[in-house]
Amino acid sequence: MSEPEGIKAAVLRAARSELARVGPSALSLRSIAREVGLVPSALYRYYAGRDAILSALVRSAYTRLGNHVERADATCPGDDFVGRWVAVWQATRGWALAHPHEYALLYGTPVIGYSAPTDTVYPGTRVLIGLIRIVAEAREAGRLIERDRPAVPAELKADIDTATALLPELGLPEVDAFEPAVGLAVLAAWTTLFGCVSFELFGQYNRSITANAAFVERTARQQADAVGLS
Amino acid sequence: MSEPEGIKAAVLRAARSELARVGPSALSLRSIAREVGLVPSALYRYYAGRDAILSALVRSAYTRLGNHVERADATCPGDDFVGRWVAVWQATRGWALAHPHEYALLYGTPVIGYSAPTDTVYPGTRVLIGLIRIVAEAREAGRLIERDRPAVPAELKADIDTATALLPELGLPEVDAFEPAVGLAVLAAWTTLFGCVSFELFGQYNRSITANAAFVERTARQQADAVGLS
DNA sequence: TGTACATCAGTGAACGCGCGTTCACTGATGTAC
DNA sequence: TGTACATCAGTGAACGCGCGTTCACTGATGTAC
Repeated sequence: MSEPEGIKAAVLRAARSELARVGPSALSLRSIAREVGLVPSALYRYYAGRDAILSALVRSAYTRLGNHVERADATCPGDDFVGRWVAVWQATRGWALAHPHEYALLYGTPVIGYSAPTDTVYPGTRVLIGLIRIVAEAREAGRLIERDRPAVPAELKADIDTATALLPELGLPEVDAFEPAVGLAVLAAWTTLFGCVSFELFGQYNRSITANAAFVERTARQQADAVGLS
Repeated sequence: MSEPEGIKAAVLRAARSELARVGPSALSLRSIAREVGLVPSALYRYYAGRDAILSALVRSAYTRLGNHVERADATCPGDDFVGRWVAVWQATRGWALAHPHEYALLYGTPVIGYSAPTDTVYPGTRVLIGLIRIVAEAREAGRLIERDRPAVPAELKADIDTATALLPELGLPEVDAFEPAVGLAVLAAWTTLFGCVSFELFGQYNRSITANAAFVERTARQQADAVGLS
């Protein structure tokens, strides 16, 4: 408990618990210090300041969401691509419901005056990477259905090419270049996934959708179909 | 300028300009008073307090977004349903880019400790209403293509029935009940629209998509197709 | 085994700041006679 | 036309609060001789 690493972790745990209690906008270095049972200035021995704690919190939340989603994927039969896809959607929603304030920290309005350091970029893509991995493996297995799609304009094709080139450094070294239309469909699906979760969590469905789990599953399947998974 | 209505409006204008300058989390009654050139306590003559100003701001933003989107719809030929649909998507994105902090106030993380009053519910649905209107008119014109869709589970069917029953009080009195699958497709499309705009504005695309206008158009068309517009 | 010393985790006071809200007030304006 | 008065928009000081960060410090612990 008294070795530095233990305290650093305890501070982070306190930050997480304060975040869950008061939300991102009321999260302060002083409230964290209170929770961990230290005087505010003591935290400076472990973190450079408020922003450093916030960054650690963001990194930790992305990582835990990523782990949660990867575990859900791994519990499905490897060749049940649609099942895995749906599992990723449900796992994302489940984690968000269980940790609404952490979700808001990651996917809500960016905190003003704070910009995430570059080492949160990789953890921040892990759900997308999870979706891409499923599609890549489905293609490898010959289970990606060709679809008639509108031609991809040059500017979007360029975006997909650039993004595909980034994949190796994000942990998908063996993926061949996607057909641009497939890449776009995956990005659109990823967008829809977080759109669903954010709208549910932030209260936008108001009184229209109440069976959100069923809605997410249906939307996941619709998007799997649009991508061409089978 | 000295009649009460003029000052109320000036306060709201100042609140909007402060919001654009410092963002939602730094928006305070005092900063608004500074901007409008009054002492903080003077605002209490016009608004009950900070939350009342926030509510007026939310209502005004929803209304202006709604007007902007309706105008964009109205400039298209009435029977070009896909064109109108795409116009609504682009108009939503355009307004969000022009007023990012107001967009964040409406569609970002809810402000902690503040809950929007019920009279913001109607203005908050106007973009969705706009999408529904296009689909309803397309159906009326026989331009809604039937699609093979998975069966709708009972709980989602109930949600759609309830939501449809609410439409008359939201300004669409003449709409017949939608087929549940179509209603769900429209809600999914609406979700995707705001997912795209939020991801772009909140920086989630990072380096994957840069041609966002093209991406939104493509995604809009994909969703129009999923709904069955032609 | 006992003493002197260094380390360093954590303290506590202070800095200057901005916040929402209250309250007694001032002083210009307009009305009534 | 001139005076007395009421109205009420806006003032300014104060309330108690929490914030991030700094800095000189204390005092327990562990090491060296």
